Amino acid sequence: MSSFASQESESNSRTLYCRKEKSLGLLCSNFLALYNHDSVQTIGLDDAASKLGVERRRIYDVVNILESIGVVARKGKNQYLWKGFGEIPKALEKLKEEALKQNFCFSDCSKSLRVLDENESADSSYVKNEGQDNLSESSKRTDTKREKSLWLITQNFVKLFLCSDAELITLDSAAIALLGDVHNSTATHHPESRKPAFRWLGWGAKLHNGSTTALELNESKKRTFGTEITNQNLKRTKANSSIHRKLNQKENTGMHIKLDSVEHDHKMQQHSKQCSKGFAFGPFTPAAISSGNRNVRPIRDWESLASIYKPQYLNQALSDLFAHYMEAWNSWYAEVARKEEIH
DNA sequence: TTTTCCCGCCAAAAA
DNA sequence: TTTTTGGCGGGAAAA
Repeated sequence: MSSFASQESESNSRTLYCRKEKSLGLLCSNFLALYNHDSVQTIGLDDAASKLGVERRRIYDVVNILESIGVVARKGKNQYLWKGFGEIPKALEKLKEEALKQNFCFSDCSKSLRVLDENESADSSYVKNEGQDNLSESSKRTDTKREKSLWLITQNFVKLFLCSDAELITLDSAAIALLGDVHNSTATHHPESRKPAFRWLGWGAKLHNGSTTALELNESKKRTFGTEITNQNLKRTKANSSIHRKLNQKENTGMHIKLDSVEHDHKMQQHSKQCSKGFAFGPFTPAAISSGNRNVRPIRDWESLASIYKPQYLNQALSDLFAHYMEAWNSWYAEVARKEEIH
C-alpha cells in the first residue's frame, strides 16, 4: 500500500491514466507472455494477478477467454492448467464440430440467428472440458446466465468464423447473432464501411503468401492492442487521489502488488510510452486496425514482426522478457505451421 | 458528440 | 459461513 503511495506521488505528474494501457487485450498478451513457458504447468490466479498488477477480477476475464480456445484449462479453485497455443487447433476443431451439430451457421449481417436457443443447444454444447459434471437441474437455472458468459460468447464468436466463409464480421452482426442484439437502439449507423469489424486471421495464420492482410485493413477506427507492456496501478479516475480512496474502500483484496513488480511495471510503463505508436498486435487482436494511424506499417507476418520489432531495452529483465516473448511466438508459429502443412 | 470498454460492486456459486 | 467467480452498469477515455 505504501508502495502505491510512493509510486503514485512520483508518477502522478507525468503518467496520467491511459486506457490503452489497461486494456484487456494487452493484459491478455502480458498474461501469455508470462506463462507461455515450457516450465509452466499450472497458473494460480493470485499469482497472475499480482504478477500482472491487476485485480483478480481481470484475470477471470483473461482466463475465460483463453479457456474458451483451449489455451488454458481449469484445474480447480484458483488454479488453471497451461495448455499452450498448441491446443488451439484442437479446440477450434472441436468448436467447429459443435457448431455444425448445432446448425450454427452465420450468414453475415442482417439476420439474427440466435445460436443458442434457450432449451436445447445451450446445455448440450457445454463440453466443459475438465469433467465438469452434468449439473442436471441446477444447471438449468444457470443456463441463462451462461448464455451471456464470456466463455460462451467467446466460443460462439469464434464459431461465427468457423462456420462461415465470411472473413470479416462486423460487431453489429456478431452482436445480433450472439446476443440477439440490444444496443444500437439508437441506431446511429455509420456508413457500412466504417463499422467496427473483426477479421479471422486463422490459427495457421495466413503466413504463406505473406501478408497477414487483415492488418492492412483500412476499416475501423478501432484501437489496437498488443504492444505496450503495462498495467501499472493507475486508476482511471481523475488524477491521483483516487487511489487512496480506493485502497480504503476495500480491504485491498487481491491487490497485493509486490514491490518488484511495481517497479517492474513502472519501467515497463516508461517503455510503453516510447513504443506506443509503433504498435504491433497481440495474438488475439481485433483484426481491424486503426486506419487513422498512418505510422503503422503493414505487418507481413509475425516472424518478420518479431525481427523488426525489437526495441532496445535498457533493463535486462525486460530484455529477457521480450526475448522470451519472441521465442514463444516463434515456437508457436513453427508448431502451428507444421500442423497446417499436415492438414 | 457517440462509442468503447475499464472498473469494481455485488450476487450467485462453490467450498 | 467464507471465498471464488463473473455479470453488469456507470462513467471516463477515446474516437
